[in-house]
Amino acid sequence: MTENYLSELNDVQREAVEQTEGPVMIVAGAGSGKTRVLTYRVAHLINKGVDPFHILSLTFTNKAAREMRKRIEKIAGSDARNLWMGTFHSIFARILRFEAARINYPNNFTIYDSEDSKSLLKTIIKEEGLNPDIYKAGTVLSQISLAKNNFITVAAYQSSMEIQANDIANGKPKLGLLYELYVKRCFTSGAMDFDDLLLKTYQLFNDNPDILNKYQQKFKYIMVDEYQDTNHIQYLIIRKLAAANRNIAVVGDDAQSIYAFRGANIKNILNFEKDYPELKVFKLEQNYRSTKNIVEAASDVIKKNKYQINKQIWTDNESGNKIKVFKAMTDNEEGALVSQSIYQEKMQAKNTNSDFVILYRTNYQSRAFEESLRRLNLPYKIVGGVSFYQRKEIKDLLAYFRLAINPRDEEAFKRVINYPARGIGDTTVNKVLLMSKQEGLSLWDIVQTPELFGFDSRVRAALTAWSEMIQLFQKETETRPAYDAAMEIAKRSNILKHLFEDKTIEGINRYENVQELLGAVKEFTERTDVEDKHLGVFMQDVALLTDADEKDNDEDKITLMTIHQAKGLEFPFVYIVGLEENLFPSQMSMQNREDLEEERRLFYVALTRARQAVFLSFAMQRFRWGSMVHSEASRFIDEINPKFLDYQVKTAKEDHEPMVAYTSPKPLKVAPKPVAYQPASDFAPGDVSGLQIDMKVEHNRFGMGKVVSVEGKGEDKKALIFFDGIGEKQILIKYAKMKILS
DNA sequence: ATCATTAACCTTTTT
DNA sequence: GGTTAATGAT
Repeated sequence: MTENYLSELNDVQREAVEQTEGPVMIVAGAGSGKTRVLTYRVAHLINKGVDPFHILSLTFTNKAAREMRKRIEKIAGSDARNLWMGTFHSIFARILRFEAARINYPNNFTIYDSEDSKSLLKTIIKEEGLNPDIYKAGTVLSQISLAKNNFITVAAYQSSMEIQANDIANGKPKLGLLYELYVKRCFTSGAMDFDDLLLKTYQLFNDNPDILNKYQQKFKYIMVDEYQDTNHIQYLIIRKLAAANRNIAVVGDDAQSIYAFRGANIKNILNFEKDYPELKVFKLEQNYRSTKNIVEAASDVIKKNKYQINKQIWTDNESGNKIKVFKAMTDNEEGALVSQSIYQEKMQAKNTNSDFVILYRTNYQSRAFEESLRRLNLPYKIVGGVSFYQRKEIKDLLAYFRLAINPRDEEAFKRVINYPARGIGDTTVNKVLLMSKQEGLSLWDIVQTPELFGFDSRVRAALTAWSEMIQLFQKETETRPAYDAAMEIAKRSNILKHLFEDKTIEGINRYENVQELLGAVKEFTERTDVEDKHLGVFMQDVALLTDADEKDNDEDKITLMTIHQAKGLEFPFVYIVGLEENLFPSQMSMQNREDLEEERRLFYVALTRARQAVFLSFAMQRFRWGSMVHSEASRFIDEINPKFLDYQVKTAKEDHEPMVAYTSPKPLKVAPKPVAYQPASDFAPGDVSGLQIDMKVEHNRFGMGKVVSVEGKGEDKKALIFFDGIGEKQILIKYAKMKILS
């Protein structure tokens, strides 16, 4: 146990740690040692004799919770394991499962991710015969989400004249109905979406004073990190939980609020002062992370914002270098400039790859950097994009797991009722959907007794076989350890065999990913710190995992990610790229002041990730929506005093030859995308009308190949070609971009 | 019912 | 430009 941890803190930090009683607000500027204060504060509570079971600490990501728990354990010992620490969603999912009976839900309820929610809405919109161009599933979902996060129930939504008038004015009078149907369908499916985890927790506490009292007694001390990013319903829940003991500490920085688009409410900070007049406020204003130049440039930027809490961030660190600004002609040149700069910085000062991060506004920008980094043999990893658990093949197998746990799960049902194909087609599924709607039963209920609903005998047999299989899976899941059940499901459902038979590169990847998932289940089954090793327990958290939570294998790589994902992290060298009007700030944000200020805070977050040096870049032209678009430098660059900037004039040398051979190690979690073939720059498709067996060809995407067979005539002439490293491909000669080599 | 071809969407950020 | 969902042919 570290005895003198208090001596590692400055005066304000220590006061914030020692003020354990009563309401506390810690305004923590970027790099001001916020995490240290939080962890020490919890450790301090434990050392003072508070039972960890009585401490609730809410974080923004599961990863942050894991890391904080580890640090606390170092100071306060293994008792830290008993802390209630996690995201709002994961903690409240846990409580909801425990208290499920009180809200008429099964405790094994499914958690729908956004894809499930969208798919359900699509089904409902279709069933109601509404125009899907007016009622887009994604838009409707965000409307419903907004309502839930502001504690507007279906009844409240439908009876509000204001909302109704607004919906009619927007040409979407049926939104209230869709909201109602969506909620009902989730209920019959035994499912909750992300927002329900918050909304239903609040309702649970609101409607059941005994339960509220129980959790108020349980959570004697409450702490909330990233408070600036909480929304209204989260605020309501915290206020209720803290009402009895009033030991509530929130930590945040209004200047780093970047999730207003998702309903985060900056007013929560102002409300906080009103709710707790005895509030003690601590301002952490000393930055320990960045150089003077960076701190001052960042404050140049943020002071352009109108709405903020008054504070003065300063640092004792040295001045450091000026911020280099790269101007590129195209997005590809931007990639080359940035990669070459990283290469130089790395060589000059013996920095490691993991000292560097490239931050962008949108995920699609990663492409140019991937290519140029590959060219220089610089290893990199991309955080974000499609998460492992979002992949199709993973979701398919998970759908079987979900059904084994909760067979009423409509989205899982629709996903795999006919995958792998077993003769239950769209017609049958639509009929089941219709029946379920007419009878108010779940899809599963219908399939249980197909004879009551007039299916003909062949379909009936298929449905019965299917439902018997799921029942078997249910039994397996209840009686056997997670891995055994999972393996049995993967085999019996035919998923494994089906994927194994696909020998294309993508198919092999899919098979490997599924094996990876089974490996994760195995790992879970072998854990010593969990008692209940049933598949249901493994599945409880899966829907709440995100890409940011995936284990980082500490390989030495350059990181590429969006600025949002960089929140809370720090790197010695930070490249902020794509600083162009309409991209950063995003074109969606230019309409009103609030949105633009959020973009500016985002830029502030990006700048303050850096310890040693910041680099900015922009391109005059960029590929967007399939064509070149002209762009101009972002206003954000102009908002930094030029005395902190160092404009670079050089252009990128194309085709920089790699100096060291580098072979990418196989990533642990996510299989690599098949690398597209890059034809020589002078590649031009030739005349292939005379294509014959055994000829060698070069294809613009598949590379070198040999013709296996040719069939058909004229327009329909097709060739079967074996491509190196890819395998056989059926090519329609009319469309193919390739040439004959010999 | 299944495969192959075409149309549509995308590009704001995510628990 | 690239992927995925919807449509049409066998």
